[in-house]
Amino acid sequence: MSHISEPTVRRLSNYYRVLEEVAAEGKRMISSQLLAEREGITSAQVRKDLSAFGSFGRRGLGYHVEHLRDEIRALLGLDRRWKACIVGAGHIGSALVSYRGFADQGFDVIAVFDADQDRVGRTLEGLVVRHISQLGPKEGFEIGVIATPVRAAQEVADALVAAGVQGILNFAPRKLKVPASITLRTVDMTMEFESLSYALTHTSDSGPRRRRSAPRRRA
Amino acid sequence: MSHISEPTVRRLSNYYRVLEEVAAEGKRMISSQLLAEREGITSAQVRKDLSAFGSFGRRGLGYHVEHLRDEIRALLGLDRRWKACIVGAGHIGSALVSYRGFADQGFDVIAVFDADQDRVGRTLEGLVVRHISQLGPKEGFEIGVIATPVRAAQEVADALVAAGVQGILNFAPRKLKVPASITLRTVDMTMEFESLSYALTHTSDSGPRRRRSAPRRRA
DNA sequence: ATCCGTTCGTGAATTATTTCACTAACTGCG
DNA sequence: CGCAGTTAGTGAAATAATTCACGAACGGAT
Repeated sequence: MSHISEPTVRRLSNYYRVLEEVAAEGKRMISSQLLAEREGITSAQVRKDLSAFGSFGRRGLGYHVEHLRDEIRALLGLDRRWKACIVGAGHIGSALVSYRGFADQGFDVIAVFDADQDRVGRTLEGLVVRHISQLGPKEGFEIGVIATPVRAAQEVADALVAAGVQGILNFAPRKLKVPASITLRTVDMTMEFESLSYALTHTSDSGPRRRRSAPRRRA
Repeated sequence: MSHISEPTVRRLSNYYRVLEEVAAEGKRMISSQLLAEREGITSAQVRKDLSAFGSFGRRGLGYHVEHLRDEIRALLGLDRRWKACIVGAGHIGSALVSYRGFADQGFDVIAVFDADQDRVGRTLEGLVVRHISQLGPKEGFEIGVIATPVRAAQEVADALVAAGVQGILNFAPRKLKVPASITLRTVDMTMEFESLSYALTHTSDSGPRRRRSAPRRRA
């Protein structure tokens, strides 16, 4: 388990979800082959990923579904809960507060902040929106979620770091600067839109429209 | 421009945003070095990415900010508009309808569907939520956005394909099966949560808690 | 006009990731 | 028990992505 690559962790996440489904279907064992088919990858990839953490399967039989699921849950750190706050009570922030997936994965949202006085005082899912100036280290937030407009994102990140969070989940489409000791993950929808736009532009029947750009000479 | 890798396209997206900022700051030229610093990558990476599409810079000077921005905009297919519909008028769907980023990147949301009769008929940003059964090929949707619970996602994907969309943007945390001719991009928040959880678990002061799993012998 | 400092574009080298292909472990059957 | 069929685990090979490092092009100073 020397070093685990980011792609491996992401796939672990996928395996976990497949295993939950398969467990719900009542299957006891699953082979790397079947697991791989559900994900559209190769069985060797599955075995390689899992073997980076230990030896969870049995030759000739496959993996015990519930056992592997629990192992991965532990590996991902999903067997504990995290105290989280959300900054930004706009559309995305509101959606996140209500999002069940958060709680399901062990994130307890215990506060919501916003800079806009019009939003402060409103209630979201039983939480009163508080002014951003109240964000501090007192409440022991472990994770901060940034759901603000992009222009405020860096400032909020700094405030979260000052408040002592260990990790930040950023929904603003911008690379943020945080100390190396803080873990940052960015969910960049914009990038996905653009990646989709690129793919559509370059695979559609009309074909890629290569615009020749004349070599620029002086102004 | 033989083949462009997915990571390259994603970085292109980032460069585009940096260039918009830099243009707003009034700078005329930017070097690969400066562009790279903003993204936290190497200058060689920037040059390599861009050179896959053409020769946009000038030696000794760098890249002309507005020119490069416009080139990338065209490369990403952002110089046209796409007719999109959103399926799912819950928290995430509602947030997406209101999300300015969509319109900014050229996605015109012209319809919202939902399976829940309680939501049908409501108005979101001037659009009346319609029943999913009305989703069909008549309106010429080019892109479909899935913002439903995970259990409905595959069914909705099939319906979108039947309605003739070319691309699907999926916010449900599951791998979907679509024909090879359809482009699919998934924004998987759950995976990002879990990746964050993994990182926090394995970098925190307490260190990785390696749970030894005894080799499983027969039941 | 020549030199100097800068910076792009790019083949080569390096590093990372995935896939191959083989061995070992296991079940079940005769 | 021994054999046939299956499947995990894994070093080696192949592929992909990143970084290095150098030649060429450019503006500006002397």
